[in-house]
Amino acid sequence: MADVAVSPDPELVRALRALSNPMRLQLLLWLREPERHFSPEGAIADPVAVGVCVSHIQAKSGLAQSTVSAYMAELQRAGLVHATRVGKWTHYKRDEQRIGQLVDLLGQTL
Amino acid sequence: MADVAVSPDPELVRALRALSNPMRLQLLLWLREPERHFSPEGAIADPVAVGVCVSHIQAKSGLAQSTVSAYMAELQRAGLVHATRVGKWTHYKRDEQRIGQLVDLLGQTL
DNA sequence: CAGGCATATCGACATCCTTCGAAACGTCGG
DNA sequence: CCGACGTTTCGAAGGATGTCGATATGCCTG
Repeated sequence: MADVAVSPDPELVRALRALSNPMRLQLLLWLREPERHFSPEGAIADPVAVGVCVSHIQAKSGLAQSTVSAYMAELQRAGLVHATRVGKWTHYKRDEQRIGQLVDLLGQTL
Repeated sequence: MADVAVSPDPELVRALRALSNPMRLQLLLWLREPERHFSPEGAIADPVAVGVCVSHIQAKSGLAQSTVSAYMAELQRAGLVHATRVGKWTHYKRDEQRIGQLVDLLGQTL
């Protein structure tokens, strides 16, 4: 009687997992308007075009630097952001297309 | 520099948390078409109108009865389902309106 | 009201998550 | 090539989650 297979899309589950942590969700939300949430002081690249570097996110969040690194990596594994390395700085930027797809998928699936 | 307040809607986070478990998500998905996933054999009430009782969900999922009970309670706390007791049977049914709202909210928030 | 069935709650245990500090890695300026 | 700085990876501690079996609670039937 018990269905063994089926189980929902693992991609969707991974995204939901990534978003289910309040701080991780917050990080993604801050990245929605980088110019609004991160001062352009010392920005090595255009925040809107390239993204925001880990140290700025770290300063804003107050988390340990290693934690921010791990959280951003998890958001990336979930496909919600992508990283661009510029010199020694890693810049994270939202993947709007993928985020939109995932919201659509959730809307259809749920 | 670190924003102390703001933090995203706790309602949304609770829903995301509830959905981030594959089995819990699966339970919610089965409830989308109760007549398709649960045989009407021994149904004490109309599955579409009233919902599906815990024992049927338990049989289908293969989880322990206590686990199903706890998971459904968590989905309810997240506002995704609501419970109706009919005699000794608790029937769970999706709250489609609330689910829709949450998807919208996620779409707007994200 | 006693027994039985559906459900909920409790207690336990292993695993995973959150978060940190420390150490390793990579890259740039001298 | 050395040192400084940004980032990632590692290791650890404490708490939360997943899941179970056992026990408690609620409700119907005889």
